[in-house]
Amino acid sequence: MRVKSSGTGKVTSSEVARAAGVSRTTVSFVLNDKPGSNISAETRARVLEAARQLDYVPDANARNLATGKTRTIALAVHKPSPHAFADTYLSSVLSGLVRKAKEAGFRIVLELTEEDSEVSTLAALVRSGAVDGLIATGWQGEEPFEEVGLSANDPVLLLSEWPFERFSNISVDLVGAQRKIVNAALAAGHRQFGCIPYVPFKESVSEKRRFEDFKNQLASAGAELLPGCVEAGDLTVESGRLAMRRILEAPVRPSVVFGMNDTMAIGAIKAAQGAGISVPEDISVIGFEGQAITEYLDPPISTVKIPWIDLGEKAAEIMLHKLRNPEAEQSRLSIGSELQLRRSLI
Amino acid sequence: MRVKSSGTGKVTSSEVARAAGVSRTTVSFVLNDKPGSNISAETRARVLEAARQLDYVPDANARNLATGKTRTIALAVHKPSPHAFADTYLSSVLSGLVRKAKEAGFRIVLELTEEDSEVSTLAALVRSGAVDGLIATGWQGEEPFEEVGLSANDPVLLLSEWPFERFSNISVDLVGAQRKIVNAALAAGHRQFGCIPYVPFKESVSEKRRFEDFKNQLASAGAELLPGCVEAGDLTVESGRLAMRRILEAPVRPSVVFGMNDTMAIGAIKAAQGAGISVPEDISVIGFEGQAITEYLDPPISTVKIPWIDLGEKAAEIMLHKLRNPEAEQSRLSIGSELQLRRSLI
DNA sequence: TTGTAAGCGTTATCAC
DNA sequence: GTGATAACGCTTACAA
Repeated sequence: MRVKSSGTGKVTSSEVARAAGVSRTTVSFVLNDKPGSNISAETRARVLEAARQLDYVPDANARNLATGKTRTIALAVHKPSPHAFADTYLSSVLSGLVRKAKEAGFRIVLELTEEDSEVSTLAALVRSGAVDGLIATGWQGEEPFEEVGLSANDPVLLLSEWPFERFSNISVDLVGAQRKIVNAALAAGHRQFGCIPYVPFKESVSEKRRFEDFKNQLASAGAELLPGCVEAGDLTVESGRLAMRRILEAPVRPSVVFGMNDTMAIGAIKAAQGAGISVPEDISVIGFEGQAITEYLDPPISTVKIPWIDLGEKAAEIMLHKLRNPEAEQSRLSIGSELQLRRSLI
Repeated sequence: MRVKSSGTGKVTSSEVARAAGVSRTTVSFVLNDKPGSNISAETRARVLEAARQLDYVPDANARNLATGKTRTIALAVHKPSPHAFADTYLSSVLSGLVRKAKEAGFRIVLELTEEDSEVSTLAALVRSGAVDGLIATGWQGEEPFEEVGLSANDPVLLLSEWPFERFSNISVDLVGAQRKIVNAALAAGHRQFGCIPYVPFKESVSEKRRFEDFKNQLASAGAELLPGCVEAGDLTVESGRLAMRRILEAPVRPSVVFGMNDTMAIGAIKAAQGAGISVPEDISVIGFEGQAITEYLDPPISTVKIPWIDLGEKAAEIMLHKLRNPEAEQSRLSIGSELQLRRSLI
């Protein structure tokens, strides 16, 4: 029962209580504006004044332990490190997410993972109570989460590329978005395609999915992916440039090249121009993602815009809802995309 | 002394201890690989096995409370919200920071502030023990931090635009960087300048500082900032475009326009081209910041590259060092920049 | 309206 | 080598 009076240490609520001549309970009630507790205005003022005078700051960890909450949400990004920030999507998603979370008094902590095995780190994050909720992106299925014992009842939201069955998730229909832009090329009369996929397009479930769908789409439209015209890149402009150079050496030159992200499409255009081939007169180029900059290049790039900011906002909303209603149903949302036709495609 | 056996609740270290037939202390020692504690291999194995079987995950908040540490560092970005993510600098800094922090087992939490008064939130973050350290960027002086009672002894690192006196800080010499690019324009023979500053260039200490220095630099080189040729923008391409349009209506057309960030410089170029004025033949444009994309525009933009990723890494290193050596001296570091001359300037 | 006391789940200090 | 036991600082029934 001894009340510790730390010499140099932090001010605790006990000290505030003593200074105000009340109990710790009262201090807690006043400082947290506890509803339903009728504290006299006079007492309340005394507590507030004491807290101010002592420059009291409640200990966050003690509070977290006592309440079992942290008002923190983790955004876990799963991606081979060097590429994690190469695209604009992360900062856009963060932008929407952080703002919405802040409005609700929540904080965002960023967690980067590279290995699939690190999913256990994410589970621990939730289980240990380090965060109240987890928003994970970049995974190619929900199985890894189930294997580490997480379930739909846990405060987990997956941002995925197609609807997931069991966990709450927001899916961005990348395949559908891709179809739009490819379709635009087909509609423009193109039948001979080249393509710059993202390097792991043969291993990664989602990249493979996009690539296969692309091939199918071409096939059913009577178009073809020319031999020697599939050259992968690592999402950077430079890799797009190199890929395009190789494509231009193929026996037959494609009439259009699909850069599977905008950044590589930019490189592709530069490579063509560098080789004296004009875009779109000699060859068309289409991109993917809708980065703002695509509009300002020469030529402006045709692409599909993925509303990343919107995604971030929605993610925050769904997670916050989930935290407030732990018993709520699994929620699913699908996010659309917007075709942006510009001069790089004719 | 009662050992609680929660029905459905979390597994605690007590339960692990009971299952392994040891005390909680032993469990703690084993799980934390406590050095200097001689646990028999046999006991150790039993504990580990029990923990595994029960799927035990230590409670993060309890641990934080007991140790007084969280292994978390806050990155606080102070900026009017809409612009916080408009530039690439945030994701670049984050990129370097997160990676380095992760290597050391630290996590990054993102904190956005808009009002100067929110500095008290940041102080509370440190004081409350919610984070071990604070890296703050976007502030125009150290006074706000002192006013809320923080001092150089606290685990605070400020990323600033000029060396600070009292807090540890990493400064990026934006003024010096700017001089480099402006100097390049002067060296190219330009004497009649236009300029697109960031909107708060009359209020914000740092923006004003850059703007004034720019004017002085011109003056001492016998160059002039033409009347009607200073039009502010909000960092976006579109604002740069609008600003340039107004500049082109000025009585005398400048021979070079300085976009005080790359994004606005891009807009400026588009506006000129849209008005049938070619860059750089009719008018030169120079940018600032060194975004990767500047290299791929038409014409490629002359700019100065600020090594944001490097900054993030250095920030992590300094903060980690500070956390390991709380008594260490204030550390100061200044980060340079790299002139990138390209076709937009002749 | 205010106070007492029981947690919350660790880690850390000492005895044994 | 291992085990009690006391912090850590707060929240919150429940009692008064």
